[in-house]
Amino acid sequence: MVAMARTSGQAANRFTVVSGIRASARPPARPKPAPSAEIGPLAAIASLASFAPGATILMEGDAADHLFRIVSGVVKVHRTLADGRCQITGFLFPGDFIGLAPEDVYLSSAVAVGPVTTSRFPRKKVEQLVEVSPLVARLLLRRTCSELIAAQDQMLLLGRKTASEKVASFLRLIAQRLQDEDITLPMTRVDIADYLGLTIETVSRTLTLMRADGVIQVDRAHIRIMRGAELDALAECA
Amino acid sequence: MVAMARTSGQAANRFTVVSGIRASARPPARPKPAPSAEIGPLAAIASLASFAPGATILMEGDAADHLFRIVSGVVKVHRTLADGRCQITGFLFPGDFIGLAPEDVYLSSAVAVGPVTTSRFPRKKVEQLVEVSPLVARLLLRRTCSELIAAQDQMLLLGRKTASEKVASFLRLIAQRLQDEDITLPMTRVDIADYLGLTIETVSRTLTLMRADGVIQVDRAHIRIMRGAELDALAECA
DNA sequence: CGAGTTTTTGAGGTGAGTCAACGCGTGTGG
DNA sequence: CCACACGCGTTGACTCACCTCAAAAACTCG
Repeated sequence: MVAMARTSGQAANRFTVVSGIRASARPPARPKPAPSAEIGPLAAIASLASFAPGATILMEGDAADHLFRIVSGVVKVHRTLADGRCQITGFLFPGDFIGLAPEDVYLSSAVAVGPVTTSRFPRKKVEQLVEVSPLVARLLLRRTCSELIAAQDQMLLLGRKTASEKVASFLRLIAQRLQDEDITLPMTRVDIADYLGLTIETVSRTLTLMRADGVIQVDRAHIRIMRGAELDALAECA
Repeated sequence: MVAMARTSGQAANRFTVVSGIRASARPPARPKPAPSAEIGPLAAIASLASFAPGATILMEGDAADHLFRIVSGVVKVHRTLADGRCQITGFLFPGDFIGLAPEDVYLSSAVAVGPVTTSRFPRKKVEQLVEVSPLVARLLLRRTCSELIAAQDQMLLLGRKTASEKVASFLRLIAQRLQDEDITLPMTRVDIADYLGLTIETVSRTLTLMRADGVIQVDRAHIRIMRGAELDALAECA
C-alpha cells in the first residue's frame, strides 16, 4: 500500500498541489469547454445573481422560490446535524443546477466557495416550463440523474474507503471538474474534511503523507493543482 | 446516551424487532396504501417482470435497456469496489423506479431482497414519452429528486453519524417506508452493514445493546418490526 | 439429524478522532 | 514599523469507536 516513498524524479510532478491564491507563474490554462450546451427556453426567464465568498445562496428549510444555475465559481451543498456536525453532500461547478427540490422548501444549504455568479430562475416559471417544454424537462432530469450518480459514488466513498482513498478520490474529482492546467482550489481544509467525512487533522496528515510519497506537491494555505500526466497514481495511493 | 437499561414494562414494546422469515403468529397487517398515484402513459408500454430473492435485476455496466418500477418487494441498489468492498446506496420500495441512468449503461447494480415484482418499461420508449408527455417527465423528475434527497441524507449518515445513530436511522427509515403494524425485514445483517458502512459484527452488537436498553426487541435470524407509539426513542438512542 | 448459513459474542488491534501546542501569513491599530 | 490577535494549517501524543479475527450459538433446510 506504500513502499514507494521518495521515488522522486519519477513520481514527483505528476500531481502538484500548490497553495496560495495568487495564480501567477503558471501557463495561462486553456479555456474551459463551454460549461454546458443550451438551456433553451430557460434563458428567457433567467436573471443574474452574484455571491461573495462564503455567502449563502440558499438555506435548508427556506421556501424554494428559485432555481439556480452556476455560471462561474464553485458552490458547496451541505446538510447539518442539530449538534453542528456537518456533511458537504457535494461541490457544484459551472453548469450545475442548485435548488432542485421536490417539496416547497430547500432540503440542503448552498454556500459560495469563492466568488460565484449564477443564473436564477423563478421556481414557478420553471415548473410551468417543465410542463410545456420537453427540452427543459429532459435537461433537468439529466442533470438530476448525474447528481444522483455522483451522490452514489460519494456514498461508496464515505462508507467504504480509507482516509487516503478519500483524499485521493477528492483530488481526482477536482482535477476532472476544473479542467485547467493550473487550478486553484478555493476550499479550506474544513470543507474538504466535511466533504470526506474526516477531520481536518486527518486531511492534513494525509496530504502530508502524499507529499512525502511524491504523489502531490503542496504549498501555502489554499491549494493549487497542476495536472500531470496520470492522475491514476492517486488511485493506487489507496 | 444510555442510563435507561431495563426500564422494561414501559420501554419495551415501543419497537419490536422480531426475526424469522415465516410471518405467521401475527395479525395479518393492513393492506398498504396504493404505492403511488398514476404513471399515466407509462402504463401503455409496461410489461411485468418478477424476481426471486437474491436475483439480480440489473447490473452495473450493463446496457441500460429498461426502466423498472417496483410493484411489490424490496430492492437493494449497490456499488462495489474492485476488492469487494460493497456499499448499498439505497433500498427501494414499491413505487420507486430502478434503472434511471443518464448514460447508456447502468451505474449501479440492483438486487431483489426477497421476492420482487416490477413493471418494466423499454428505455427507448420511455425517452420518447418524456419528450411528449410532461406528466411522465415530471413524474420521473420528482422521483429522481426524492432519491437524490435520500442520497444526501445517507451521506450525512455515512460521514457523520455514529454506529448507534446509523442503526437507529435505518430502523426509522424502514418503519417509515413499510407502513405496517407488523413488518418483516427481509434483509440480512450483511445488507444492513453494507448500507450503513459498518461491519456485521457492529450491527449485531448495536442491536443487542438497543435490545438491552429496551428500545427494540429482536428475535430470530431475520427481522420483523412491530411499530410502537413513538419511533423517536430511536433518535435519542444516539 | 447434520451440513451450511446467519447471527451473536469475545478478545485484541488499529485507523481515525480528540485534545493541545505550534507555525505561519494577514490584518489592525498604536 | 512593530506588537498583537486571529484564522488556518500542521504536527504530536493519546484515546477510543469500530474493525479484525476467531469461535460458539442459533437457525434453515435437505
